[in-house]
Amino acid sequence: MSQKRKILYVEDEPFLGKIVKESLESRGFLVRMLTDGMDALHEFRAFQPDICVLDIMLPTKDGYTVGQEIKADTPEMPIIFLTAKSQTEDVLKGFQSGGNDYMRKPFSLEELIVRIENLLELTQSKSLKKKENGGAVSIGKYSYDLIKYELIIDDQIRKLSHREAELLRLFLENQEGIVERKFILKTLWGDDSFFNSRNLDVYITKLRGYLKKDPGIQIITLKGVGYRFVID
Amino acid sequence: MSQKRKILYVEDEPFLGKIVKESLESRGFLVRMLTDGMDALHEFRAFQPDICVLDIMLPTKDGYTVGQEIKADTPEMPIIFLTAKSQTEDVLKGFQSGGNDYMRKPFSLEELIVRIENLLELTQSKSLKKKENGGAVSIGKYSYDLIKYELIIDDQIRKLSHREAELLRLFLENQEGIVERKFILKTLWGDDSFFNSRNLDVYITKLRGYLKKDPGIQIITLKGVGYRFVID
DNA sequence: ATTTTTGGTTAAATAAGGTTAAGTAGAAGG
DNA sequence: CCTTCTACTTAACCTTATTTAACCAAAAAT
Repeated sequence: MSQKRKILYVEDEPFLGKIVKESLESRGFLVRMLTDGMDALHEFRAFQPDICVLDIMLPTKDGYTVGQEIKADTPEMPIIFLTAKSQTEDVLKGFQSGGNDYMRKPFSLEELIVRIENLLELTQSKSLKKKENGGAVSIGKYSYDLIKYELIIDDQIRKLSHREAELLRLFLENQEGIVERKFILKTLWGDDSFFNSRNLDVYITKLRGYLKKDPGIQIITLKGVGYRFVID
Repeated sequence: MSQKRKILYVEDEPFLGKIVKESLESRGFLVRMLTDGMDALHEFRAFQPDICVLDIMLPTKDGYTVGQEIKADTPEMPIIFLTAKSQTEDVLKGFQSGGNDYMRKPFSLEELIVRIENLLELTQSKSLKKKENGGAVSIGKYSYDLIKYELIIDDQIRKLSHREAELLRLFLENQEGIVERKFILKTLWGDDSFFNSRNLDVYITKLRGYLKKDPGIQIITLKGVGYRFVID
């Protein structure tokens, strides 16, 4: 898949924000920009970015806090902090808050881009493994063919339906991370009406059933929020 | 793993080198320092470090070249460049040469250390991280998995709900510190209305119940202010 | 000292989701 | 055109998490 890499960018200075957004886009990234940290976590879950670039000084909720929330949600998510604060303590706080890089303003756009590429490179290499051997992924003790929708364990093959496969793929793309109910409903059913919502419950039960031969695989419910797919 | 992490450090300024080496060692790293890039590759192979810190300006062979050689040998090896050159092109060249971070002199020792830790964290293979403790922290006599929301004591596992887990995480992030009631309410419930406030009381009682097997763990009420989470 | 506020505790009510089974629509095959 | 199969949807009933409520205890405030 040659899909664009997605960047969640939170920046309250509209002028700077526009420039940065545009030059990232000109480099082939898909950028979602927010000017406020308040709804960042929700946008993060809905947008499913590959990397986050966060300004520290934000109107209602500061970048450190946003970073912490994102890391609590999806620990492997790479985060770059961007700020005018240049004291060492600020940098340390950035890393403590789960940041993986910290750039001082004013920064060079080129440098930001190579640092983004570098971080993506460092973090992607692990999770990219799945797309290698002809669509086959390992899920705990299972092996799963992303193209043929075949879930295999102990020479037993179960063919998944399209819906089941779509749901499983969402979880695989977001291992260890929170997948919001709303996001699943919008992605798979187009809207989040009551009936579709109950529908999702049914498919969750199905997947749990298919995957129960490996107790290390869990679909954890976060009531009112969504699910978390975990493999020991 | 209780073995020391190894750093290969190439620096031609002896004075600076000594200071950096000593403070890295005081942080538990095993440091091999070279003053010349000439035999760096050979030393790299012999020493088998976990990370390399390279100065750019070296007498016979510059840091970029050393970095390239090391990457050619071991592509996943994390490399930090360290230099007085602060032009954007120099930084870009550093990343092009296979660097994963680039620090401008003069730099803060603390910052160097957190950047080293960060890179080691990022490059450690996922499978290895899992076996260590993957998302688990210790809370007094308990062990707690921040991702699976599992609180474990004496082989007894208690799965926390999302709300319970969020509240506990707030306390863990602010150990010894005061967590304001208002802050908790705003973070977990979005606002601090009367009903949500009573709700929080209920969850505090729950957490206290779950954690009472270790009397050293206390959630101390600061009436009118908030709570303080302490572990003896 | 007693009234008011704030939080602790327990239980009941409600909402969210889990499970199972029955219903429905569309494709495949006759 | 009608059956049959299948994936998907709707429905019914059950379980659990979260919210609301009621009643208490301990500080603060009067």
